[in-house]
Amino acid sequence: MIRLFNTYSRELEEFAPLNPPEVSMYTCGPTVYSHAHIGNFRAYIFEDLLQRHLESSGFNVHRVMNLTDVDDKTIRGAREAGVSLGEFTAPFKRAFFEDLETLRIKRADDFPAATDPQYISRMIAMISQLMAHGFAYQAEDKSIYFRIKVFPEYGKLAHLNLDELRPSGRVRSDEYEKENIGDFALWKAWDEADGDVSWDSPWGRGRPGWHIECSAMATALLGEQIDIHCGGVDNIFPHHEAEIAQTEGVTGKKFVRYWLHCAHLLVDGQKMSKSLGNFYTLRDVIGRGYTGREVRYALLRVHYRAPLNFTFEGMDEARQALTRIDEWLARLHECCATPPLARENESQPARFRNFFDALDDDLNISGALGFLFESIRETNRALDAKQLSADEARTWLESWRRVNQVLVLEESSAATLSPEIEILARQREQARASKDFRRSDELRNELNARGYDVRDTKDGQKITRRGNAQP
RNA sequence: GGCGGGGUAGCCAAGUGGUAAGGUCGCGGUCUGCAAAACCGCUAUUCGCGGGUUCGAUUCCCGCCCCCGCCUCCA
Repeated sequence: MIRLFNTYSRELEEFAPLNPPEVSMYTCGPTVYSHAHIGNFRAYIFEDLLQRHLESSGFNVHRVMNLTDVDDKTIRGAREAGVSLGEFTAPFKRAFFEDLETLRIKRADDFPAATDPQYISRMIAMISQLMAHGFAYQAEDKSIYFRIKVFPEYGKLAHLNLDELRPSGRVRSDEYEKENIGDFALWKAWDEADGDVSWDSPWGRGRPGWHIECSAMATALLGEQIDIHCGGVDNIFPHHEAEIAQTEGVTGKKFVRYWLHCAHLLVDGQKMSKSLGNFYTLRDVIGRGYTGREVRYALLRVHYRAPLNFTFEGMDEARQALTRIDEWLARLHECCATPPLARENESQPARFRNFFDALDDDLNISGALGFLFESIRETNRALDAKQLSADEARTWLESWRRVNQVLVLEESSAATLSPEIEILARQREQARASKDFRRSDELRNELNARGYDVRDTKDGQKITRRGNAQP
């Protein structure tokens, strides 16, 4: 039984999709005005973990992630770059997909973009219905706003008392045209700053508000009711609140059954911000010599509802922990390669049950990893004592494959050594054969300096590439 | 001010009404030509603070402190 914390109820709830084993899942994606930062990816990795765990539990997940390719920032960026909106966002979309690949995040089934004509027309259709039902109105500035006072549920997800809302500095001064300060834009009338970015609508030229795109794309691709909707905690209000109001205003049905929100990533204990100089894109971290799977581990290992403090010390810890897994797998593979010594036990005990049980409990990844590392120590102990049979090793590896389908942390391939490294390795073998330890140690230092670990075993030296090794 | 999420060893982090998983770092040991890896041992009498309930609380209740976030388009 999988239990998930639903933001709506603020309680752990047993997960039961509407039409099992199908699960519909909508995840708020990036705004493609720059490279996504590691805080964004923390959320996407959490969603990836959720999807993969659900799939490993027998569900078929249909996941949608939207790309916001029209908003104030993309329009401004395009104007400043002197290119069309599409030309401006295209490279960031491409980069985003590359980053997903780097982090081994499973691609969603659909990545709808807000500017896709079919979704623009769907947004317009939804807004028309909201207008017809009295949920929306056109203000003096020609923009269309959602009238929150006719939707009593508004504020329930965030548990906000709307009468007590404090105007913050982010309220635009020109919004006095709205009936209520909390009313949000469904359709923004064109203004000069928008340049040539506009679409025709029954209310005049303009562009969609941010919130409506998710309502339109989610219902288009997943239906009027979806099982899971994820995002960062900062999306709870107003974005997800607005999505509920718009969608339910149109359909009259409960929009989302489980709302899951990921806590923020902090950097050095503070919110990431460009002015503090602690703002990192994935590319920045990769540029410091870390691999995608190291970043994946670092962002994955903390429970999604707890704040995660990103540090490079944490990256090094991730590297070490992964090396431990790599070494363990290498030993198991080696153990399999040896012929069976005795009659093998035919029973294949299920391993890692506790790992999956922990994930069932609202994705308790820390607990799950704890069980994984306990298993690693136990098997290593048995390997040291030569008490692990080849068959048992195979069972562990098979069980690991299931675990790795969720974690996706296995080293992708045993990278072949470059000719240069190969030569150093051979020279060192020769030095050792002639007991020239001085030369042997020099060569080891040389290999270490190039990012390779050298170990001498009874079967000869073993050379492994560290995460930060130069290819 | 309102609404959330956190405060557990140097760092990261599980967890339970019955006496603290795991990772990482550090130290000692086994192994090794020396290392490395692996294993063994050590490293929180204590879980933000103060009360209360209880035979017993880190875990439940009350109050307080600190950190982070949201409060109208930031994952």
